[in-house]
Amino acid sequence: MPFDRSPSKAVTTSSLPKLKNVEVECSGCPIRHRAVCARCAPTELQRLEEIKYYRRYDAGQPIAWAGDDMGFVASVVKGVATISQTMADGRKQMVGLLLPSDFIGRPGRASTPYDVTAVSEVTLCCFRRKPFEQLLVTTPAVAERLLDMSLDELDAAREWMLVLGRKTAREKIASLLTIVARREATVGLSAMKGRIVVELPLTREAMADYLGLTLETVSRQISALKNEGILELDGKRRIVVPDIRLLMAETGDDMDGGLIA
Amino acid sequence: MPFDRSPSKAVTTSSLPKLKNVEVECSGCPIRHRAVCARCAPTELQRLEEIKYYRRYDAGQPIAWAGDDMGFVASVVKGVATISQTMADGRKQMVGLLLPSDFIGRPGRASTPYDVTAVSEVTLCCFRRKPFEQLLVTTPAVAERLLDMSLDELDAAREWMLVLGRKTAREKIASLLTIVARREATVGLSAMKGRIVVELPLTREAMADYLGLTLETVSRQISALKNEGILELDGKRRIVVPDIRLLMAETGDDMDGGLIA
DNA sequence: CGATTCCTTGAGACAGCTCAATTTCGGTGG
DNA sequence: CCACCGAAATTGAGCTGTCTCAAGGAATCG
Repeated sequence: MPFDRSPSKAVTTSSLPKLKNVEVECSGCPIRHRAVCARCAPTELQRLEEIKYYRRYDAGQPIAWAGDDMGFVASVVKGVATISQTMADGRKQMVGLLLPSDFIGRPGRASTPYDVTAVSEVTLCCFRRKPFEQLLVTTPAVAERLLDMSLDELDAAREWMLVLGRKTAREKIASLLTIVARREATVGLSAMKGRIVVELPLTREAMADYLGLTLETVSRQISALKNEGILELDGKRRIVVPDIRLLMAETGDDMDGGLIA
Repeated sequence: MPFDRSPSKAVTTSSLPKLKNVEVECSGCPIRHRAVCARCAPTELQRLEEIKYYRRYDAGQPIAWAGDDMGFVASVVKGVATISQTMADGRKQMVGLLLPSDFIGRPGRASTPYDVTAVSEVTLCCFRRKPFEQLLVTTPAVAERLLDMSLDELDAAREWMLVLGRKTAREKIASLLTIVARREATVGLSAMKGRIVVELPLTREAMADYLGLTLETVSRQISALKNEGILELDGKRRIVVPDIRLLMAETGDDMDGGLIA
């Protein structure tokens, strides 16, 4: 899921005159076919076109704090953001990872119960909440797509509950990396069999917050997997998986259904 | 294997020749105002009335296994069911608790990825999947309500991720009991201030599977809370909460926003 | 090239797990 | 109604995986 860092991968986070080019017409939008607007007919897109607007966030910048009135809902066009909850004493749990095409906000409710944070540079396609709610009524295609996306997210959340509740630290790390590696492979940059290079946008601490671990445990487990040859590190944020089957064997999952084709 | 507490047991929940009487007209349905049909106009209810049918499950009986083609979707009318996932080696994680008015099944997808099990005697109000999907298109009131309920479940799942990932055993137990107690109180049987009697249909093992703990740890934590006067046990399955604020103080949550009114 | 941030590694502590009795509850049959 | 039985719950004792605290070591950025 994570890393997008699409365009040219260039030199880390620099080299970005792009940003302006993201603001395109819906018809040419990179997430046109996956986002909440995916099922809209051209005439419906027209209406969206009229009320949408873009917002940009730098890496590390908050998009919303828990309790905030967001005033808008949005689709992630570009970049990675996290949804997290923090307890009074500082314990933190990530509860969602927002990738391009994912939806932010809840129609019918003004304030988010979660913190939303840009992890990399993020571009959102926003709609003011009220008009969007109106849209849900007048445009069934949007409502249907939103229901489907919400149910997908619910499934993802439930899968993560198994990871959090029942897996060992080692299995948790393997599960996270498998998901990222598989996504990376699906997007097509690497074959499912060969070496997969995972550009991981999360710090050890963010991974720990995702997995319900401490950053030290994350570090130790990654080191262990490295020493066993299951993965290789290339700098701090790049992980190479020589054979994803070896990694998948460490997730504790059933495994048979796996392997994309 | 969970518990029986089956049909007659008489006394306790008695005074209702029930079961047969559950099969009523929608207008007199106990979950009329909370279920997926909540926002239907009388004429729309009419249509539901025509295609609904009831199913009953005994305590402990499976409603669906992971991978099954369910063929129907349903509302829980009465009783408690669980949604769970099991790993190859037997580790199990509950990912949802289905109480009256909750919805089972996913429109647009034939097979569940989860095991669904009746924990107490359960009555479902069912709709065959295809007609229901049709209904979603023709009856916006149902689609809207379903979206809202799904988003509520997503919130609940995310809240549970925090519980699973970051809370201590004691906090986990307190969180579970608070949720059940609050729901019990909301339904109106007890005031939010006074003693709340929680009829808990879950075995220690089921609670453990919910919380990502072992049954021994669950037992120990409940004993500890009992010894501190935060809760009282009345038999095996009934828990009395003298002051829910004391219990809520043990959840680790912020607490201020709490207390219904 | 210096500073900061992030990562790694170590040593000891402890929450929750495992294994193992024992007790209690709730239903059943005498 | 009471004694008995099995399932579930409790409790104990020791073990272990993960956390905590702490000290370096690398990578990235200005």
